[in-house]
Amino acid sequence: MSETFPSKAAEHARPTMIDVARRAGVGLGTVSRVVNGGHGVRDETAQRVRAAIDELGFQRNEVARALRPGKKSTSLALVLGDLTNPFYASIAKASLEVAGQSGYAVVLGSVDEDPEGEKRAIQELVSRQVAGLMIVPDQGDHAFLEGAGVPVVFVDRPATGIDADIVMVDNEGGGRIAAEHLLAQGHQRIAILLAPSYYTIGRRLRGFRRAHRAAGVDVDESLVVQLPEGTAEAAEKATREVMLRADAPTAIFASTNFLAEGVLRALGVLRSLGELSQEPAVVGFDDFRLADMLPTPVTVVASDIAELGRSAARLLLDRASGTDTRPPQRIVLPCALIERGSGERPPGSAGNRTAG
Amino acid sequence: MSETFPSKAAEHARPTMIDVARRAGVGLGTVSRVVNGGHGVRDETAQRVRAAIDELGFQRNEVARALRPGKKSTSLALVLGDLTNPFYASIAKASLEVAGQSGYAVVLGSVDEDPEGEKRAIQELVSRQVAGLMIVPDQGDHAFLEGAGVPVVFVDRPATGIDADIVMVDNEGGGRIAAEHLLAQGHQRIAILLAPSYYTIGRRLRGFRRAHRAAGVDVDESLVVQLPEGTAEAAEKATREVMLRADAPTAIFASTNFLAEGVLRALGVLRSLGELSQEPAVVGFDDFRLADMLPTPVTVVASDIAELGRSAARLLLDRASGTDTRPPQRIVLPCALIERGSGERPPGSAGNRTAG
DNA sequence: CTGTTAGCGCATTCAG
DNA sequence: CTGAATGCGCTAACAG
Repeated sequence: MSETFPSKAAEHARPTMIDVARRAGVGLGTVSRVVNGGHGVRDETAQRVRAAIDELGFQRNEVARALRPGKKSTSLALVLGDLTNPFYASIAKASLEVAGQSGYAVVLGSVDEDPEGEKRAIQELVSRQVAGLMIVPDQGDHAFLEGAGVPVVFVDRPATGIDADIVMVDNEGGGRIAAEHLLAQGHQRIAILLAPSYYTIGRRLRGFRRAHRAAGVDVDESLVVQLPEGTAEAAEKATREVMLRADAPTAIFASTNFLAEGVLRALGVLRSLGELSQEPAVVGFDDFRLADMLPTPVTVVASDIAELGRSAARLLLDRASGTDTRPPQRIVLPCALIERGSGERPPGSAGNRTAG
Repeated sequence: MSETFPSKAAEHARPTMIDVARRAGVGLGTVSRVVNGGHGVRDETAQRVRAAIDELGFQRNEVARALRPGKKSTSLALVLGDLTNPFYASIAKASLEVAGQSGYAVVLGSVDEDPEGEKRAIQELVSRQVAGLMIVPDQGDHAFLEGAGVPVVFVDRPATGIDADIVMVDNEGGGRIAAEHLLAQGHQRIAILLAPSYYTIGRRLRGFRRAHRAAGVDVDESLVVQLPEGTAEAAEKATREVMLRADAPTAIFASTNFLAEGVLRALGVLRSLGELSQEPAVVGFDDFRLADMLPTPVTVVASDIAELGRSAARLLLDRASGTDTRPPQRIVLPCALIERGSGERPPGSAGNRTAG
């Protein structure tokens, strides 16, 4: 006992349980017991320990705690693309809330655009011993997750190469609803803009086609526009091109929120140039802020994105705790149409292109 | 290509360095050396070790690694309010990118609305041994962070009770620019809508006042509207009230992106009701998506939000690594006006007229 | 009830 | 150059 106080542990080192134990004049185990609920400790002793904890400002080291085998860490990982997309931001926020309520933190892996980036990020996260992974998967194969020993929940779209829980929206139904809505108003030539072929987009297209078939209307394949990128810019360009055709569509279905923005941007430009021969109806997929405040409020097929995040987190938490041992689940959230105006324009709405 | 997680490996136990060592027929230390750069290991031995690592799909346990004294963990914490606000989402994304490039993960603490929630979240994060904290602070006292033993960088606004690095925008300058712009066009009665008194809002107001003083125009205190909440709804209500006054302002400065939305919403309603005696000029603070596509494109004072996040992460990384030992820094990013139309309306613009 | 002990997976001494 | 030994802070199992 050369030193009463551990000299080095003065300012920059956080106190440990041993410090607390010494301070309270008890053993290490007792401190641990008090910290973890205090069962089986005499009240008086517990008081002393708690006092020492307070005085020292002790805080349990979660990292060391998680090192014990069996004891899973209390953090989940969330892997997604662009937080700047309100769609992903909603998922992040919602899952964060649910996780937080159960005392879990959420680690966000940095995800580059490249396909390998996601894999690297995921492995990074796994090496951090997270208790589970929520992944909005990119297109690559995710078989490498099979033996990861960590529960995985995919969000928004399934991944190939692995059978895991998946929480998503009814993309096909949404695509169908959008097309049905337009067809019901007499539109026969409906363009559909597709972001690079993610799973979701394929399903939306399928619903789109199905509605056409049910209505006995043929889909003009030249109006099924596959974009090189899922950006507003790409959609803007494509819209300009398609609307300048002699046989321009009377309606446009934009398969994502960003694409809808691009469509509207293009229409605005054409309109201002007096080159819009007719005003097409527009329906977007996924709601977005200010959609109702644009010159023509935008009709969209929407779903409860926050619920997507919440469900994913809840499911993952149950898997991580071992509470839920069912086979992989498949949760599908419904879509609904929100009519605002842009999607209710009848075919042949007057444009402003000067004759000739 | 080797599988990272061999499917036949035990589901529940990830291989450890000891497994690798046994497999390669070497000692634990050797494996460690190979994993960490492989200096001072004979090439042949290193090969054997690497082979074993591949075969076993070994991945270093970051948690255990971080347990060693001195060795800080490789994760940063980010504490902020509402990821659903594009402003915060941008910060998150940008800081995430920078951190990721240095091999750091970012942990998001769940932050409730209540003031105590933030403190709890921060302590949670600290107990997880993060190497540093990025905090968009709430109003409470943050003195409790003094002895946390972790570097802290505040983002967007400083915190009271602690002197730490801070990265923010030039709020006062922004407020000044907005007011100057409106005053230059002859506006004399400019309303300013204020979200609950965060630091930033106070500075924006100060700049607003300063511009008035410089222009020799008195600020009508009844037009300085302190809102109970920072929501679009609150701004909408306040705008409705102020615009229905006999002495309605000829211009409105909305001090946040959400408030600008509320202002526009209110004006839209009043307009449609034929109750807008005159069309006020509107300037917002912080740019937002679709601002340029609204019926009247919105003029805003904007700054590089992503750079806010990047700077914060860079600074924190340098602090965490000990590279940067300067006294607390104060990084201030400039604001600039983006003229789009709503802010260029002269005083006395006729109301109740459909936008052309 | 309470103190002591043995690791968790890894980096780092210290010997050889 | 390499293997063995020592904790990091904590929990769980085992004595007293």
